[in-house]
Amino acid sequence: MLEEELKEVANNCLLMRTRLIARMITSIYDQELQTLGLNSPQFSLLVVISRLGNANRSEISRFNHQDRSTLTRNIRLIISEGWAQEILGQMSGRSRPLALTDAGNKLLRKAIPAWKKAQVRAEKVLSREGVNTVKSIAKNLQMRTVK
Amino acid sequence: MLEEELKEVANNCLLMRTRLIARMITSIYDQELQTLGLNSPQFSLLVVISRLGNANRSEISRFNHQDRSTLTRNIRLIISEGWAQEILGQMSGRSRPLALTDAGNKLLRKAIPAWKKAQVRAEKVLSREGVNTVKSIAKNLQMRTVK
DNA sequence: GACAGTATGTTGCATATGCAACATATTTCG
DNA sequence: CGAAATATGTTGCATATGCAACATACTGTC
Repeated sequence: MLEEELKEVANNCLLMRTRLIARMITSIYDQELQTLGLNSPQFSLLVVISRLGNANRSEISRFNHQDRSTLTRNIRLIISEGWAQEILGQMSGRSRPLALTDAGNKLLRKAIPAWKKAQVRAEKVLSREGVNTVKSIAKNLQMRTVK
Repeated sequence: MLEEELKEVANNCLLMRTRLIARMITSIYDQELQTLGLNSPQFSLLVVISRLGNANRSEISRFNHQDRSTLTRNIRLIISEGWAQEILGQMSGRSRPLALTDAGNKLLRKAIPAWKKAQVRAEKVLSREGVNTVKSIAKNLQMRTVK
């Protein structure tokens, strides 16, 4: 019966639930980062640029499961804010490796206390079990695609 | 030491991980829904309008943990596609309750097979444990805010 | 009944996201 | 070598998302 199927969707849909959780968690980090003039996606991007080390846009897009064009634009903002730059010495082909600037590094370090506050709040929302599960799922996702 | 702290952020950040998972899952449902001319957020909204029954924008925004203005715009699209409408009889104050049109109901039912395919794929990505955890977290989140 | 507080909805602004199509550079192979 | 396949990056287009500020309507409370 179709009415039953609609109920099944509403009661079990993993799309609605994962997106709900992501919005909720994003808003927590947004709140804590607000005073730094940094939002959640921007903070995440700084972390990835820092940890991946001289990665280009394509590599970051694979790591993050994002479209390349999204990275083109988000990184444009990060560069225009002076938080990252292209490493001129290491370009090959069309690839343009990225690294944080001093200002970017400084901002990232300055943001760590806010991140910690947000992280604690997020852990409460997800519960101990949720934290472990989220980490384990993310680990699998990144294993599949990052060289 | 600060270098250590950066590593801790990269290795544990729940913001990056929940957003990564949401993007991944969203792309799965987007793929399966594509032929229906419907994307993931739009499908989710149809489901919510259907299940909440005559809810207004504010109520939906609370249920979904979204900004009211987001609902103003997303619902504008849903209405312009002819999938939902405002229930004229039940307005009070500024509140304008919503319901699916026949076309919206028809589309939603037609989308169920695609949803099922996507749901199976999502279950594989999240694993049995992940599915249960996601459902349990979402349940808690919605308990906190819905009347 | 008037005024403050609260609830609903919208608009302006900025950013985030993905797809399709394209430009460009490299690599592969016959 | 040269054409085809592959990789990187960008642009146009459409949608999603949230904040701040505003308009509007209801709800007390005195």
